Amino acid sequence: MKLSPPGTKPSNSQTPCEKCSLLKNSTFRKFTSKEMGFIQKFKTGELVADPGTTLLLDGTNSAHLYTILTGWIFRYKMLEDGRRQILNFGMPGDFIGLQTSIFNEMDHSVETLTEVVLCVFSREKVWTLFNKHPELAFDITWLAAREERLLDDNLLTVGRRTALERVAFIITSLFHRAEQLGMTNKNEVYFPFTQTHLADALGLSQVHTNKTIKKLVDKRLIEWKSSKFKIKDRDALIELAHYDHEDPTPRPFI
Amino acid sequence: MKLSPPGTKPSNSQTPCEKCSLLKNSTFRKFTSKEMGFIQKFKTGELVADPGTTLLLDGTNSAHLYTILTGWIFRYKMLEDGRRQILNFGMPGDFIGLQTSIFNEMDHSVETLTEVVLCVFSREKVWTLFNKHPELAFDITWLAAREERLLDDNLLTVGRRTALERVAFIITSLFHRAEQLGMTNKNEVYFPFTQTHLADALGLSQVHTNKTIKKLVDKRLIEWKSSKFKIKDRDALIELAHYDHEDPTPRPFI
DNA sequence: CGCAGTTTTGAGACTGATCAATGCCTGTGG
DNA sequence: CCACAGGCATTGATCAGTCTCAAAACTGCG
Repeated sequence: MKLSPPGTKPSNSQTPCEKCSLLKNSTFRKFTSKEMGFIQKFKTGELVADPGTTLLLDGTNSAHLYTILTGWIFRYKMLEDGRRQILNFGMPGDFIGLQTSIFNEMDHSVETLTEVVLCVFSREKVWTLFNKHPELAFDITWLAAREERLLDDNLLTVGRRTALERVAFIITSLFHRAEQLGMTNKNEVYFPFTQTHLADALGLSQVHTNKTIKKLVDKRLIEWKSSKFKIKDRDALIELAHYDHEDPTPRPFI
Repeated sequence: MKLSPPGTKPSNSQTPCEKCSLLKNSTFRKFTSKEMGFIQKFKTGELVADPGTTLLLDGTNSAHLYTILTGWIFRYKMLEDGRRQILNFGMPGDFIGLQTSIFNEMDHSVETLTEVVLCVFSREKVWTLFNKHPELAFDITWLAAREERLLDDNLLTVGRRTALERVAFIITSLFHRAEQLGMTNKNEVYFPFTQTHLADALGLSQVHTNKTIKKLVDKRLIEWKSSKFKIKDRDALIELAHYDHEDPTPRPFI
């Protein structure tokens, strides 16, 4: 029997896939019953992880792949001397660990920000998925291509936007993603990361990130009090960030 | 009959896939004859593009996908005011335009650096590929995951490395990629980009990029005279760049 | 109540940006 | 075969955005 990674434990509620909470969200596409049947077999269980748990570690491999059912995670890489770059944040519906199933080894790490509930899949069955369910294989490719898009955006941000634009951009895009998942309330969300996380995602220092956020607060574009984030002037943020928003077409998940 | 994009023309030599020059390179995986047969049908022709040609344009879609047979390209995004971020460079074997086939619209552009010979595929047949050739579908996902890895590296570079480390890193990794493709001669390659391209890939200004390259030359780690690039002290570069090189396992291409 | 982790603020240092020439190739036409 | 143009590369001087260091003020939690 497999041990769960430290900081995690198998969930005792093993929701059947037809009852999956993600299905209630209209941004996600629906499954045929044949697909559903396969995914149910593909799924090996559920896992609950505490905040701050390392789900996947750079340089190692994992027998499992995950879909986030609940909570926030982030992907990151580090330099030997401790400098950290956060590559992207992950939320419900996001797929984690494609790398292990393709290259056998991670080249980045994944850590939880909140308590996270994960749907666990067996890496071994990925091949069956490609073999027997081309639509699902296409979905996995879709998810990989989407991640690539998000990375392209992040790279443009870190490489070419000013500090103020960077903060405006990341804040707006994270809010936007959360909104599509129905995690917002009016113009408010719960942002579970620290300013240090933001700084590491933006290629800035924590101090300068703090001062930059303050500028946005002073301009009355946002409010942010202990994890409670509020967008006050979305249009101004979008313009400031040069945010190029996509229309939320229904998206797949596994 | 379809027009070719400006700056390109159909090649008159339509190499059959079994004769594909990429097959001669041992870094690429081999195909079964069944796969080869499908790819031959998937391929709709060859295209030759001049240097500086825009192959794919942000915001548009394309009926075609490409594999680079010969030459160099780069992917980039721009901000309205002209700031440009180069996301990655592409070389023989790299697959271009996955985005169009998945999202119907590019969110970045692709431009050639050299004269480029492309293998052209029809976007419409992608679905057939997933449906009938799971191994090839897996290969496409492999390629997408690899691009994601390269982006992860670039993001770490731009976000957290110093100017000197950045230049050392990009130079080393491009050399490494070219070397695996057999495009190097001893420790020399032909680098077809300008310092402005490098700067835009690294999130630096052209002037500072120039001064930084000079430091590497002064330290006798590299030589670089009119496109002819030579690595003089690879180990020192690897250490300076914190370059984490992967072992070149055989890779797929389409 | 007190700790530990965050956030906030200020001062000074420094990396990298900008501006502005100048120099250097390479290809072209006379 | 030389002169010239245009694109790049190189260099110096100055400027500014961001970093580092350091300390103080919060906040949530045991």
